[in-house]
Amino acid sequence: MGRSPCCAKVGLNRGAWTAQEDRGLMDYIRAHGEGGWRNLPKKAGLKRCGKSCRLRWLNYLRPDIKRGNITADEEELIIRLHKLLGNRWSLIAGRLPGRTDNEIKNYWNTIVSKKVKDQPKPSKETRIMKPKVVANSRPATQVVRTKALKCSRVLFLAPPQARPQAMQQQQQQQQHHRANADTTTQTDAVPAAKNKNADGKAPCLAGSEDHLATDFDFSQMDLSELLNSDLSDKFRGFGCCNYGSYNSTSSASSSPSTEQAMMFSEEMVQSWNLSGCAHDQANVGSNLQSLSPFLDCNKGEWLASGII
DNA sequence: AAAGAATTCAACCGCAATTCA
DNA sequence: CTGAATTGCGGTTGAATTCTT
Repeated sequence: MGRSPCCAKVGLNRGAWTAQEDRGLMDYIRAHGEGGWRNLPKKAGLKRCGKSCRLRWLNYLRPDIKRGNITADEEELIIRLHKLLGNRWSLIAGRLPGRTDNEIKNYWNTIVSKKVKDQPKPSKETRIMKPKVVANSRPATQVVRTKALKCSRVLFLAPPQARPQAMQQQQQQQQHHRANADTTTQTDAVPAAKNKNADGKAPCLAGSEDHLATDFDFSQMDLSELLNSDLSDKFRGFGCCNYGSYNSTSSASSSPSTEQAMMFSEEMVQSWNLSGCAHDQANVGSNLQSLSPFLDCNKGEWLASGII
């Protein structure tokens, strides 16, 4: 049994595309626009699978594709983004106008990874000092998962030492809540109690907006709710987040996609770290590098914690 | 010049996420 | 709400090209 194939492969062309096929595909898309890949080949008179048409268009025929070698600047950006995002090629490609995920993936696998491998290991003296990892954070070696994960919620946590009062309050609240769990219903939790974890558990922390404003300590906010709220202003007050740059690089959507969520995380991290909270390295690259120990992704949630 | 090795990159594949009926 | 259809993504393959001997 198993999943049925995306199309009947019998009688379809495979392998390299001919100029005639390219023309047919381009003409059709110019006339009817992108999408409907499954039925496109039949309508366009192509003996190709829809998936193959989509790939050909996205990676080769699109008019906005940039041809030519990857520049040194682009390479530097790819390396930096890869350090931050791992093998999320489409995300990386999104930051390189005109470049495709396939191109960047190939470039990485052939050129960059080789360069990185061939680089001599830095000596103790020249090795970049990473910031001290806060308590409860993951080991520094486990930085960013290479496999893209669903990311629908964002979790911020200030390091424990930065919020002793809030910690106490939360612990008391949690104890109180546990004690009353069987008989009472929680009504004062903000963000709304509807914000449950993917596994159905209620948020482990709760707080009012005042609490957020004073302590920068909240959790389990639904991303769409977060983006549409006025919390961005509160963040700006702390120099930690810049939704403006997020919005300018992402298409508007009421329900942020995984990609948008990831971009959000990236923007957040950049703005956060560049705001000079903890480090004074001169460039973005080393800032991101210094931040990497504080990034982790677990069970579809991003955890960003560090020195604020 | 020829053969084999190495490299490049377009295309394919399977799976997961998202959308639709 | 559910299952099917569709789309998108990252890993992998292999033909074409380039390099080395």
